Amino acid sequence: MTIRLQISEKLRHRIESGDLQALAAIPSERELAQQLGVSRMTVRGAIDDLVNEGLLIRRQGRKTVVSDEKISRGAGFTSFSEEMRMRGWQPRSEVRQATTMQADVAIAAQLGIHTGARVILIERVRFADDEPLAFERVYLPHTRFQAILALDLANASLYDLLEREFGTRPVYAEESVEAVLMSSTEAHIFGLEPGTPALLTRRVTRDEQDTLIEAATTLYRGDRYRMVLARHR
Amino acid sequence: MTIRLQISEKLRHRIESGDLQALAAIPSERELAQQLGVSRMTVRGAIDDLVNEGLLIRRQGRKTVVSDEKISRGAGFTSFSEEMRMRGWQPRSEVRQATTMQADVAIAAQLGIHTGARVILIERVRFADDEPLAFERVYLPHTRFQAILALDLANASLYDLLEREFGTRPVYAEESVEAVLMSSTEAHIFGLEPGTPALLTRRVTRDEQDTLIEAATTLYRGDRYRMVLARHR
DNA sequence: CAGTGGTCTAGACCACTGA
DNA sequence: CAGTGGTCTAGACCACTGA
Repeated sequence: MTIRLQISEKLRHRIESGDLQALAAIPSERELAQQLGVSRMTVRGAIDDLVNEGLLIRRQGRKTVVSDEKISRGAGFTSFSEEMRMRGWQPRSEVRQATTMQADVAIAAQLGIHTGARVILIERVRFADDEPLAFERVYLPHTRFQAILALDLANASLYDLLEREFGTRPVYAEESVEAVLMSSTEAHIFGLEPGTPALLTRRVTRDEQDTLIEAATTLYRGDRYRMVLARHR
Repeated sequence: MTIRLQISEKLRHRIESGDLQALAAIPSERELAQQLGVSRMTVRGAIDDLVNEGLLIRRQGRKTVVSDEKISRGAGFTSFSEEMRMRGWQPRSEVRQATTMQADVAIAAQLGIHTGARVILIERVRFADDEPLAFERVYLPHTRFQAILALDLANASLYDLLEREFGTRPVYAEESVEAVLMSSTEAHIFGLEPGTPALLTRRVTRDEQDTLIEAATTLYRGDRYRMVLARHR
């Protein structure tokens, strides 16, 4: 845990707890550095992180201020569970399958392993406020994450589990998004008619060491779900 | 122009020109600092920027290396024209409408102007390699961008025009993406059947002063187009 | 082991803001 | 004008990699 992270977490906590209200000024960088007994550059680093998250607004010559905008996290990384909570919906899952299998050519290529190598497949129907919203299929390398099959996958965010149980944090993903029509099998999951439009996302996720940890596809029903993104620069 | 920017541009140029090939190592931070007569922290900053862009890969203990991945710009900001060129397709447009109208409640809310205020509407069919790929509807505030109606909209990127002719640069957008079925009017544009799946994006764009400059919807045919995103953290 | 990137320090001078 | 954030310096020690 770096000093920079400690400071940004401390500030984040003060903001999220309401100690620092929206548009309130935080202490100046020099003040914080002196109070905390660290160098100003270190304080700046911590503040950089919060500015990038959209929690703080910085302008030259003025004091740095707590942002009053809601969330612009769309661009970043959220698990299904997190995203639903941010939208004010209650997330829940139903596990349809959690098993070990052999990687076919496509999965192997995505995960950067050999064809035929063992992978974990987790299929879940994701609910928001008790309505089925998405069908998710996740592949994980077996060697590293084997133990996950013993855990409770219904009531947890997969990313939380990866972090808590395996100490790995997803930090980068490449994702594609396309519009498709549901097959009858897919439609059945949601209690809809075949031919209902759906968003199909394919995602490959990496951890801090840039190691591939997950390949996933998610099918969101088009009549209830809209993806939200923030794009910069 | 900061030293940091000068250094990152210099490195970016060496990479894009092929002077530094994929997976080739760049000089160490200490070497660069000495060569350029600057401090190592400044060099690190420049490298940070390129790492964030995905051009360089950095790992503790090893040399920093040029990335071999194609493009991961998806997360950022690209005009339709840019995006198509990056994918190796030739972009082209057909202007269906370019006119002035009064903002209805929805448009006014999106652009942050009064209902009934004048707005510019530009409707274009966007082609890739002579195949119609998307149908785009863009609203601009009339007061600021009136002169755009006199320009050639068929052969230009709108963002290029905004930058060249009005000195305004789109830097932030909020976008939503959903799956829909084409109406018969929409399908007709693409020569497809009604009910073909499509990606519908809605976007609101701001410039460096955080001023709203554009509200746009784009309908991409689902059978040919897949959106690509890079998500961080 | 030498060399690398990761983090941090204690300063400096600058441009900008608002009183 | 004092105070702020923006940039930069010239070091230091650390953890990690690969020979």
